[in-house]
Amino acid sequence: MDLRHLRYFVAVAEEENIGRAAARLHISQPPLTRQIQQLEEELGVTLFLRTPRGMTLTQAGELFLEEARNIRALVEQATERTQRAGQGKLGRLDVGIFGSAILDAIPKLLLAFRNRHPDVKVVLHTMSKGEQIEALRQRRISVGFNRMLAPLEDIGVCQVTTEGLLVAIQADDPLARQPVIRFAELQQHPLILFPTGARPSFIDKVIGLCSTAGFQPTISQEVGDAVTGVALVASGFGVCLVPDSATTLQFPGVVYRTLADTPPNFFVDLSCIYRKDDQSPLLGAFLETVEEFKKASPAPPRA
Amino acid sequence: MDLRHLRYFVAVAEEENIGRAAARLHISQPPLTRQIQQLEEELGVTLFLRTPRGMTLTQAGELFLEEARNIRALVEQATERTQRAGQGKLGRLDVGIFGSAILDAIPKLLLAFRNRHPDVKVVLHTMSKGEQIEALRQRRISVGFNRMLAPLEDIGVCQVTTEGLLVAIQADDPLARQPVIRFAELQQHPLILFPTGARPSFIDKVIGLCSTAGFQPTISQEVGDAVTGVALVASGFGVCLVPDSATTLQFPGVVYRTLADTPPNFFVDLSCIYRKDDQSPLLGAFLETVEEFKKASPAPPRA
DNA sequence: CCCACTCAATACCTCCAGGGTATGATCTGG
DNA sequence: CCAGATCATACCCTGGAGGTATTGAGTGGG
Repeated sequence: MDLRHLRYFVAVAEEENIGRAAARLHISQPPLTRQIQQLEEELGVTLFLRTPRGMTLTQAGELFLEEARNIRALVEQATERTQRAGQGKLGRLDVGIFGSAILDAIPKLLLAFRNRHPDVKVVLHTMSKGEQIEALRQRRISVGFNRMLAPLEDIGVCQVTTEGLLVAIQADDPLARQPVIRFAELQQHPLILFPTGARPSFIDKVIGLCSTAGFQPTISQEVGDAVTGVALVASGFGVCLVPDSATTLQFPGVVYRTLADTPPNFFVDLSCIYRKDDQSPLLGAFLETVEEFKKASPAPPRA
Repeated sequence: MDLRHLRYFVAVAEEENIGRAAARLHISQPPLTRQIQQLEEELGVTLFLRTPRGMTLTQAGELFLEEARNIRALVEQATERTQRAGQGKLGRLDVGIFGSAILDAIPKLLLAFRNRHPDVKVVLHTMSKGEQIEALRQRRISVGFNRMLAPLEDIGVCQVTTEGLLVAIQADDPLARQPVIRFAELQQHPLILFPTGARPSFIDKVIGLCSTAGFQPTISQEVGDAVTGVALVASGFGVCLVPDSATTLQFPGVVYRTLADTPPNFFVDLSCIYRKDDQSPLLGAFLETVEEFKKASPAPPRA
C-alpha cells in the first residue's frame, strides 16, 4: 500500500464516481480503477459497491475512509512540523550561561529569539566557562555564553556585546563624591575580584589594568560572580570593578562611578560559543538573532 | 513522499548505518541512499548528519522519526481494522425485531453472534413486519425478525425456529384441570388474538385452525403482542393461543396447556429477513450464525 | 422496446523511477 | 600509510504507473 492509494481512495470515496475522481486527480479513469482494485486486493476487502450510478462505500470502506483521512492528515502535519524544525522554528535549544551574565544582554537576546521562534524551547543551564566547553563537546548544550573566550580548534566564538568598566564603591567613601575616578585613586582600596574558576578571566584583566596604572592591588576577596562582589562592596570589603551592565544591580549603600583613564579600546566582552561543526538550523537561527541584536544595540561604549 | 520512504527512513534511523539498514530492508545500499536523499530533498530538511561512522539523526530527524513511526502504526492499524470490518468482525449491525419475539430464540441468537463477533455493535430496533421490510429497503436495518414472512422479490428469508402451539388459560378454568386440551374444547371460550397490523399474520393461522376444527371462534380482543395477550388471559378476557416460547412469560393465574390435536406439520415459524442484494460480510456472518444456531437447537417440536 | 448514455472494466502501449552492480570519495584506526 | 568501513555517484535494467482505445453492463427516455 502506498500514500498514493490513500489519496486516490479518498478522492473516489468523496466523488462516488471514478471518472470524476480521476479528473480531480488529473489522471485518466483506467489507472484509477486499477489502483482501487489493487488496494482492495491488497487489503482483501471490498471497499466499494459498484452500482450503475457509480461507486458507494461499503461499511468497511467507510471505516477505511476515516482512517485514510487520519493518515493523510498526520502525514501533512509531520512534514509541516519537520520543515519547521528544519528551519530552526521548532525544537529545543540548550544554552549554557554563567551566573552574573544574566544581568543585561542575555535576557534581551533570549527574548528577541523567543519572539522570532516562539516554538523553540530554550533551556538554560548555569555552568562555568570550562563546563560550557565540555558540555558543548558532549552536545549537552548548543550555545554557551561567557567572557574572555580564547579561540579554540573546534569551538566558534561570536561576540555579543562589549561593555565599559565601572567601579562599585561604598556611597560614604570619600572617592564616591567624585563623579569620575581616576584609576590610580583606587590604589589604597582593597579589591574584590571575580569570577573564581578557569583562567584567564576577568580577574586577570583587572590585575593587568592595575599594573598598567602602576600599582599592585590589594586583593580583599575572590568571589564567584558580580552579584556577590557588589554585595561585598556594600558590606565594606572594598571596591569592585564591574562591567557597565552591573548598574542594574542596585544595592543600598553602593554607587557606581566611571573610571576616567581606562586605556583606549578597553572593554569587557560577552561572547557566545558554539561547535564549529554544528550545522543545526537552530544554532544558525540563534546566531542570526545574535547578529541582529548586535546591529540593533548601541555601538560599544568607549571609556 | 511515500510509505516506502518512511519505512526506509525508520530503518536507517534505527540502524544509524545505511548499509545495515539496506540489508535489513533486503535491498542494496545505493538505492537506499538515494531514497533518503530524495526524502530530505522533498522535505527540504537535513534529517541525518553523515559521519564517517554512519548516519545520526538531526533534531528535525528525531522529530520526523517519531512522526514516521506514528504514521506507520496508524497505517498498520487501519489495514487491520479494515480487514476485520471486511470479515464482518467489526462494525455495526442494525436489526429489526418485534415486541414478543424477544422471548426465547432472538436473545440466544444475538448472544451467540456477540460471542463470535464481539466487536460488532448490534443495534435493535423494535418495528412491525411492514416497517421492517420498509427499513430493509431503505438500508436502515440489515436484518429483520418476524413470523409468517411471505417470500418477496428483493427480500430473502431464513427460518430460525419453529415452535408448537400452546393455549394460555386461566388456572381456575375447568379446562385447566386437563393436562392436554383438544382444540374443539376451546369452542366456548372467547379468543384473544395477536398481533394487530399487517396481514397475513399469526391471527389468520389461529382462525384457520379453528375452522379446521369445525367452529367459528368468538373473538374477545385483538392485541399487539403475546405479552399483552397473556396479560388479558390473566384478567379473564378469554384464552390465547401462543407459541411454545411464551411459557417463559409466567403470569399468576395463567397456565399453559398443550393442544392435543393440532394438525401434523403445524408450526409457528420465526424467520429473519434480509436484502437479497446485500453482500455485506456482516450480514453473511450473521446468517452463518443463524445456521449454526439452527443446527445446535433441538429439532422442531411436533404437536 | 430499443437506442443512447453513463460508468466501470479490460487490453495494450509507453516511459519513468526504483532497484541492481560497479566504482569513487572520504575518513579512521592499526 | 594502508586496510577497512561508510556514504555517494554512475550507469543499466525492469516493473509498474499512467495513457489511449475499447468493451461490457446497466438505465432511462422516446
